[in-house]
Amino acid sequence: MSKVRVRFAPSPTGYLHIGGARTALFNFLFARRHQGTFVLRIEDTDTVRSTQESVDEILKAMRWLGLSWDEGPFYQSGRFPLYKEKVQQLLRQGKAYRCYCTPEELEQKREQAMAEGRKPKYDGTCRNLKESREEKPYVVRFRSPESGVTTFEDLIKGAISFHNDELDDIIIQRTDGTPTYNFVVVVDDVEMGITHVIRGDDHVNNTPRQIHMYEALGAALPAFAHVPMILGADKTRLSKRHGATSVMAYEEMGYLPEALVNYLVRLGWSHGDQEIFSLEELIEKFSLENVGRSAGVFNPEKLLWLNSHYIKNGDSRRLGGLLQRHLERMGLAVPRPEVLPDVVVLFRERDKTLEEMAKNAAFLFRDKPELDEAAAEKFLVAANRGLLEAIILHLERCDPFTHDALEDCIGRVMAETGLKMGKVAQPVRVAVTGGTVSPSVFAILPILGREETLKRLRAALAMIK
RNA sequence: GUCCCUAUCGUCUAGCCCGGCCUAGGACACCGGCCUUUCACGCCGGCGACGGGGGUUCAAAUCCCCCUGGGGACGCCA
Repeated sequence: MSKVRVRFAPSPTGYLHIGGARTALFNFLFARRHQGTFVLRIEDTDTVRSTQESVDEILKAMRWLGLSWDEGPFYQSGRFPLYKEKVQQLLRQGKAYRCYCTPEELEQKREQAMAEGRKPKYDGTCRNLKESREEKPYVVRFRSPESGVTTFEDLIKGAISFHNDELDDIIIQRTDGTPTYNFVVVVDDVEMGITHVIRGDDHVNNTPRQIHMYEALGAALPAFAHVPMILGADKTRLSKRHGATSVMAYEEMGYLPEALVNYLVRLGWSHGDQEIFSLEELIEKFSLENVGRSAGVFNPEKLLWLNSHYIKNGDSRRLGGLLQRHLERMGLAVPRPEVLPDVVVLFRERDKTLEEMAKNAAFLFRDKPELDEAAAEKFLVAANRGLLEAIILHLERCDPFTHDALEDCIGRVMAETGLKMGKVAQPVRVAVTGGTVSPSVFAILPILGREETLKRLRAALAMIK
């Protein structure tokens, strides 16, 4: 079998969304699995809507996910002469023809057909025009067979057939001379030697026409694999209404790329009962045969669970670096980044995103804690004054200021006062963190340091008085 | 409307191709318990599905047909 060549071909009219990312991921995995080549191609034939910013955004998202490509990015906008030449070739061979119908006429015909319950396809008005009217604006249409059946074997869905009379003559070149998607995709896939076309389900209907174009161009057919769509909770196509759909929005919300990759690949693909996969493992195990055939619903809770899994198990130094970025985005300075890995270790069991971790660990990086009113009213009360004084006294002398030493010191406070752990820990927690929820106080205090800890405890005491 | 695709717990899925091992397995979520300095985490347990109807067969989640549901396409977008 010839060497595998696949491509991801986004259109740069926005950011990389979840669905596109999964298509890219499947292509990437398939290429790596077969030691093939992954080509990146920018489909920007719509010069009006395509932007460089979108290209940059898409590349950034792919890099973040770790989906590296081997060739490209190739821009279709830079290949117009090639397409023009191919259009001329089809025109000469009579496999395409000029159409002088105006957009308005076509729109009208479409509406009428719909109203009459017919399929709104091009009626072929200009298909057999004898004279050429060069002076009038025209588009070029591909001449589609009028009868017969076109069948292809989809690697995911199996055999798919279309009656050719359902197909109409689609436009391959616009009035302004630019080519359209269905044509360039074929020209480029042929030119770039693409062996497997792995793309979204929504392209199934385009496939028979594209097959005709391969034939018209005298090219061999690639294999096709159509991956099912991703839907929202209401089973409609995933959109902003269902929450974030941009890949980079997940980065901002504190998700790890490996979590998103793991989630996306399991949405529609499986390997027995296994849920957790590293990228290396995916490359080893991925196969199109195990991709499901029906659309899947995007489930944010499961993504969150995977993210928490990778936060729990990831390298604390790397996570610390990522956490720093989130803290800084919140406007907090991190004067001692070397404590960050320890912070990660403290919070990784409780926070499901880095964003959440940054929020919950923020008290460590503020000048003073943001006091939760209800918590203060409950624990920073006159009745606890003596307790706080005793704690301060013991902590002043607690040496070293470490987890175990602190445990001993607080233990002495408990012995003196006869109070249980719960009674002693909560006032300290509130004084130091500002709230009632945090990791173990014995773990927090060493990170904060003796000086800062005492400062906060004294401030709390002062408040009570 | 027409065409194409699709159908196992609320969701992602295993099983289906090669019918019996399925009183249908796993995961997320949810509920309960345990653990516990708070909140989590973790552990244990529970709830929960073969869309409906016909066939074929000794036997069907697994094969065939119809219906229904869902999705997609029908653009001088990709």
